[in-house]
Amino acid sequence: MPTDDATRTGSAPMGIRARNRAAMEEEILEAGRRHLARDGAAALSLRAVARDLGMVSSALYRYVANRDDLLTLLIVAAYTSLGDAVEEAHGAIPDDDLGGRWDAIAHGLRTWALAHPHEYALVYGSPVPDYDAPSERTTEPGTRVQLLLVRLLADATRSGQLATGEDGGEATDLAERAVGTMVRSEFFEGSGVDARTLVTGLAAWSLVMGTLSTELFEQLGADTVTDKDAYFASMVTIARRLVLSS
Amino acid sequence: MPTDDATRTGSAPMGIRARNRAAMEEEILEAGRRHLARDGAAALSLRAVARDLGMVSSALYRYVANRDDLLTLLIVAAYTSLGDAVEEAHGAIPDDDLGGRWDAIAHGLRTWALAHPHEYALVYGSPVPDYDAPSERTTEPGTRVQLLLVRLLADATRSGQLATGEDGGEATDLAERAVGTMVRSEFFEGSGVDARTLVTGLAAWSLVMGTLSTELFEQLGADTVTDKDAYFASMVTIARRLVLSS
DNA sequence: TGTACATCAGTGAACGCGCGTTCACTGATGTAC
DNA sequence: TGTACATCAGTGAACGCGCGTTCACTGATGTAC
Repeated sequence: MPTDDATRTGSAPMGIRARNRAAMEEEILEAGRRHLARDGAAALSLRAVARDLGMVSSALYRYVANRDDLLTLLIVAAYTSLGDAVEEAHGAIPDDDLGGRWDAIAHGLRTWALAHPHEYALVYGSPVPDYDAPSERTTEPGTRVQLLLVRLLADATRSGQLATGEDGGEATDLAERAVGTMVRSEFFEGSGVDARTLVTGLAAWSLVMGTLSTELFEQLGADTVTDKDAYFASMVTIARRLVLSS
Repeated sequence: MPTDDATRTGSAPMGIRARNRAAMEEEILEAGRRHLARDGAAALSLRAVARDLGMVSSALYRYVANRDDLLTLLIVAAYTSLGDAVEEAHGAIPDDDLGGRWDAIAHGLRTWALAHPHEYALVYGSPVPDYDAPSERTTEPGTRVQLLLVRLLADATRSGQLATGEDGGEATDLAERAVGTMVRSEFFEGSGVDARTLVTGLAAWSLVMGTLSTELFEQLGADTVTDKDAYFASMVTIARRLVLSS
């Protein structure tokens, strides 16, 4: 039986303790996810997770500093899972099919959200009371989807496939005031995306997010929308036309 | 000192007990609102409200069946307060200024939401765990704003001020599948609003709601949007153009 | 290869807390005659 | 107008619950010599 890579190349060889610890951390995350899925974030408790794992609650403190720390872990995991899912859907579309990329991102988001409603609520719903996400841990995983959108906007700008809005200067002024600083930040450096385009892109994104939140948080009266898939598809189409000409 | 109307016209004269009871119910609602504002719905507890009122927790059961009942009361109060605020803003605009009416509704919603963030979260945010709103009590107050929007769509249809979408039949088919049944329900009876228009109106509304949720639930990176008023105004304008030609 | 010591994972009891809800009760307000 | 009884608001004690977190501990795994 060959020793695995970690044992050979890691700075410290990975003994059985280290492997157990890694496995345990995985199990804690999974148990946390299960509880999130069943009861939602507010009901998430260290004791419940410990029970699930068949251990005493104090034992969890070997792996997790406190309840908030567990929440942070779960938030990062949710963002990561969402980012993976959306990036995969997006990656299946040819680079030059901008409309297809938009649809893939939006529908990828919904598919993931329907499969993980409480995780969606955790990251995009109302804030958990008495909890402040440490931005140094959540910002990076939390912006992966947005990054795809910005790249899409940049590609559309470059290839001249932006939708043409025929309105006057008022909207441009507002856009400049709203996100002018951002558009000139290093994040957008050289992307060619202007304030007007960014605002339109954010509008399209807000449209999709608003639609999805309404569906997931059950504000759609049972009799309002008969075909939710068609409804979401309509919204994605309308949002796409806001941004892209194709 | 004249007796008040209630004493004269009510089926039962309003004695001091009945007046005390009404005043007490008001106080309970206010205390509940204060707690909601400070700590959010998940932290709302009968005991805390009772403490606020300087009474023992069991005394609350004279006025409220249980915790869920208090929540329902607060939800209805929130919808009512929101409905009043938006209707007032909307009412200040001349009937034939459709664009103005749209802006008034959207900005009225935001003004109210910024003033009552936890109440906004209560009705439009992630659902409160283990609580099911009794729809027979919440539906009517919860649809007042939507009613304004439908009337706006109907007026725009009637006066030919709908934005013209130049796309083919695909979007119309999707819209018909999504909300066709609804558009033919008694609620829309004779309004002249078709599925395509309704879906576009819902898109505009989702855009506004998505924008507002993002702002209130603090998903806007601190450095993303420099001027939130301008940002929201941009979004409202984009949404308006989706629906109205004027 | 064997032994002495250090590290670590997990236990079990305990702390103090706040919660929703029930129940028997007291005293004040209202009602019938 | 006065008295007897019914209704109602609020009290205070108690129930059983689950929570986060601390702490001294045992026994197994790993490390140094």
